[in-house]
Amino acid sequence: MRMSRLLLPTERQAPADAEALSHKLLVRAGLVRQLGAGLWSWLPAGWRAHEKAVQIVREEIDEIGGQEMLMPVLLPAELWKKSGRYEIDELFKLNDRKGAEMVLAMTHEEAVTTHIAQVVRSYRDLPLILYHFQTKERDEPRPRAGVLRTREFIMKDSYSFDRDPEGLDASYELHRAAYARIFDRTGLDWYEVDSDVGMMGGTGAHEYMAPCPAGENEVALAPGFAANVEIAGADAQPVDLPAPLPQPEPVNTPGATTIDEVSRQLGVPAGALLKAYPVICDDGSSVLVALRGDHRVNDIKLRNALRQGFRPAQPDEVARAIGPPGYLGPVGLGGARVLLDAAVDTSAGWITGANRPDTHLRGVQAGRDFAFTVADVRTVEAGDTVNGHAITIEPAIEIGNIFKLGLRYSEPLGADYLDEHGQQRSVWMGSYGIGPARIVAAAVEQHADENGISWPRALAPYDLELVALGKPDQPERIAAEAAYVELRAAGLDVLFDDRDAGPGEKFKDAELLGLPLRLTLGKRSLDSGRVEAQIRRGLQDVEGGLPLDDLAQSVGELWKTLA
RNA sequence: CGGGGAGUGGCGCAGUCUGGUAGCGCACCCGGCUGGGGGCCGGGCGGUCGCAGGUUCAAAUCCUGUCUCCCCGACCA
Repeated sequence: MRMSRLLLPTERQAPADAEALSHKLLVRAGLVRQLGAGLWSWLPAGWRAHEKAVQIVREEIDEIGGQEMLMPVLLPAELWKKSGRYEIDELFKLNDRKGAEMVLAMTHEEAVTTHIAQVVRSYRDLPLILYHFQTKERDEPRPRAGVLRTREFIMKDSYSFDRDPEGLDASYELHRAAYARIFDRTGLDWYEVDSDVGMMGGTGAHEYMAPCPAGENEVALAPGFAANVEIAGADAQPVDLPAPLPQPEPVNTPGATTIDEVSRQLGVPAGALLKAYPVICDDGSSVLVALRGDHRVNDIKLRNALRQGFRPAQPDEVARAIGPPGYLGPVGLGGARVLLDAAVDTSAGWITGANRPDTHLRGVQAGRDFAFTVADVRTVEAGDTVNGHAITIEPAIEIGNIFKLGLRYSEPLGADYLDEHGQQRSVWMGSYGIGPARIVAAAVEQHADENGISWPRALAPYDLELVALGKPDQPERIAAEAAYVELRAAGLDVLFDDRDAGPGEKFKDAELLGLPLRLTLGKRSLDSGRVEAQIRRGLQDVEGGLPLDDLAQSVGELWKTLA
């Protein structure tokens, strides 16, 4: 491609409101442009990178037997009412000219399952893996960080359909293997983590994470361990605790309504206190969650432990049912049950709220002084351990996920089949997503330097940039034209900077765009019979350059060695 | 949804407090010079100051309303 003809609007300065590195660089390099909150166009060069990611995904999903198809974005609302997902706030809802209710697909479980329900009759029709690349629409409460979280994006979503749970396991493992190959091929630093199944329901899920500062997810890591902090469990860091007193002993703590204040007044570490977090469950019951004063409740783990949704109790509800906010404790509760976090040592003597103003209790022992059930509901923190190894927590972008859906959609949408005994059974489903745009953004985040983007070879919009120096019509420009023809004939995707611009501008733009290899052909090169070559990653000059004679071959060989 | 910030030419900004009819850098166009790291000189084009209403002789500037965008949090199927 001739750069003089390419729509590549580079900018010296990033948009003032850009925060994330990938946001700044993708805009500056002329790869994407914004049209509204969470609404982005991919300009020609950016789209090439996106489609590189798409093609890698396509090849690997085909390889496990996936069959590519295409389903519409605009769907009848009926399907979503059947599946019970019509009320989701993020779902765009609209009416057609006849007034019929429609939705814009935020994912395609309803659509694909409806087809399967119509088409699959027999166990002989299974298993199946179907997929497509299709636009998803989500009315996000807060789009952010350029293309990292948008309201409209393309997703590869595949769906597996099996006769039984064992079949689902097999399809799931096929996808795990394909995903590993996909992300390896993209050149990203990535890992697979255990994840929450979320409101998708189902029995198992993994997420694929690309670590980078702009990531929205937090991942807990230790040797042999990786989990989204949403569900991560780990051994808490120890705290020195006294033995229980013969019976709980009131202590005066005037005005001490926070952990910090109690800890300060009594001269004990926050971890020696039991924090009380009152919640009201969806079924109307109230639960007092008790955990170490230095720990935080993890809402997702708590929801999973309660097996239902919940909300924090309002202060007036608390005051009415339990005691004054700030002085809550598990001893002497009326109706509420106590859920004790698993990190609380039940042999120790704790300091808890007394459910009376300005008073705490000392020496409280779980079990003796109050009844409880146990669950792991706290948020892990850096320094906690897994198998004796301290964990670290780092931000990451979710670039893919896989879910075992089970019967979540097949039952409401009627996807069933007759087994070999003539028995009607529901189809076991899995769903598997990948966001190519996030792969692209993650690659930018992970590999950029102060000069710009540094594409992994697999995602670069073009294989290399050929920079022609000198005035138009001078011999070095003519030689550059010949090199352009030769390199293309050898099958390389060449971006040819044939613009009438100064060398500095061309070099800066080349570094900003970040193709893996830059060839420079100027008067010097022509005189020496060699072309200068620089590898973008690390801006490494190739010693002595490459011979102008048979340039395509040496470029091709060098190309194979690049990351 | 809660909190914070911002809308002035393609990008980045000043001007707003203290009202007087819009300016700077880059980019862009023309001419010339330069030609290995965003070069130099000269001449130009381009803006309903987000939108609506109000106050005023006069509004980018003051008042009211409204829309949009960004950041933090909540949320994220």
